[in-house]
Amino acid sequence: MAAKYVLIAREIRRRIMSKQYPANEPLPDQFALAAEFSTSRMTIQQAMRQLIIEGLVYTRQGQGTFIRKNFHQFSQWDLAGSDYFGATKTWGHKGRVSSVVIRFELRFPTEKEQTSLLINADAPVYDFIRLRLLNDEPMSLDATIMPVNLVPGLSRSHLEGSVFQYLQQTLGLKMMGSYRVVRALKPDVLDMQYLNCQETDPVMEVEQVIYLEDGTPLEYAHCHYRYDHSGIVIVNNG
Amino acid sequence: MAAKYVLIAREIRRRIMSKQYPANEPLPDQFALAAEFSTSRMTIQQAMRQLIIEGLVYTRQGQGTFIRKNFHQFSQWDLAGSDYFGATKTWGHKGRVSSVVIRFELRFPTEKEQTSLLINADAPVYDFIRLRLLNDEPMSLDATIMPVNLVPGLSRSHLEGSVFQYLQQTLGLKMMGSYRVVRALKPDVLDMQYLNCQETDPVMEVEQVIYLEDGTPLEYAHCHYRYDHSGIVIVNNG
DNA sequence: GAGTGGTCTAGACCACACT
DNA sequence: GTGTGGTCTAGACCACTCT
Repeated sequence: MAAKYVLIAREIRRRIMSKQYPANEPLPDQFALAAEFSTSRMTIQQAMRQLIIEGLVYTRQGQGTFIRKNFHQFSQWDLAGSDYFGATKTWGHKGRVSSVVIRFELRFPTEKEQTSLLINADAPVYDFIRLRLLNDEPMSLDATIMPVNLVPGLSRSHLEGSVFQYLQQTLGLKMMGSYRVVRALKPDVLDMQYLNCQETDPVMEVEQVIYLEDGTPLEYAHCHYRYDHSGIVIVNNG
Repeated sequence: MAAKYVLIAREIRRRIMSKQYPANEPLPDQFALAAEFSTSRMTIQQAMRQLIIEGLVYTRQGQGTFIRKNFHQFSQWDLAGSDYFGATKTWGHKGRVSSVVIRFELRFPTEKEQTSLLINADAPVYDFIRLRLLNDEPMSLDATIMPVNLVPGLSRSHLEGSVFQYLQQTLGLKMMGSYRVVRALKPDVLDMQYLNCQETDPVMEVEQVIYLEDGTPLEYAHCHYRYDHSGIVIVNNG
């Protein structure tokens, strides 16, 4: 049973989507909504907080709550499969995703990896590189580092399938969030070989650390995307 | 006078930063904090919500509130001057920023610009391009479209200074947020000319719409950054 | 069972915008 | 002044974790 504020947010979202609320008028005020849903105003506000974060509405003190004029422009973007987080969305065409394992090794971490994963120099890590294909077209090349002690028994076959699924379903690990830096780069040798890049084709690099529920860094990765296959969407509410 | 929950968040932030709270233990529980600050638990929770969004702490039901193990890694990134928004930060070396106006024209909007800015085909727009320098080194090339009716009296001298300052201080406009897409691109002719790019140097493009307080789109821009001068940081809390 | 955060209530007063 | 959202109270019960 979801919390009441989640149900209320869902209902208000549905009404906005189905244009049950006029786009150019403020929503009913919080007192009216509290009465309608037989709840307190605090609960209505918690529902509104959620809709604000989603970019669906915004509030103005003394004026009311308004529907964002072009929220529908946001919804044209799709969540990619491996992208389990909220505020940012990766943009890709739909299709079937598969993986080819380019490298799968065990070694000790570099200094940068030690500080990013908060581990010691003698804590072994997996080091693997995967080419990710969308409908058999190369899409991204992901170089990932994971501490062995967090992910016992990782095998090549897991890499060919979904690592995320193995982590979640078999090991019961839960992700908390991520920290990412996005930049443009010249393609390196691997990019040219596997992503079919020319010298002049840039790659988009996402350097990311993904954290578990308890704040432990789980993976440190550099993901390279073909410049013509993806973008990253960032929505920001003042 | 700031709200009480803001003051409490500030004090707890200060304590975490100064290591007054041990990094490996949970914070005092919400009941204790409510007692200490002579307030209700709801107010403590509102303060915590703020610290969670900042990436400083996280909570676990039944366990407590914990300091994120590497929040200090986040704080190494600086907010750029024109980046008035919260969750994403642009990364740049510090220094003096100046602008050179490459183009400054008036015209009617394209279809893409009409839908992005929610204006009609006969609503004139400013179309200007500026080269932005950091310590006299080219950093970014920004192509901006703004509806004339929102920004009366924009002049070349404003472009050489801070457009943002003119909007805020003279016209009293307030920003609400932004919507951005980040991607890597091959440099175009202007990029090569002004950013000193070679054919093989990629650019990072940020396509963005910035909104006013009331949801009106204010500007639609394509900003090109030298690939070796910047990245974009995204923090995400599940 | 004890301790923790998550949700919820039924009010109250404040800050701000409109008229 | 009236109406709106923003904040705050002093409790209550629920869900979850740990022992």
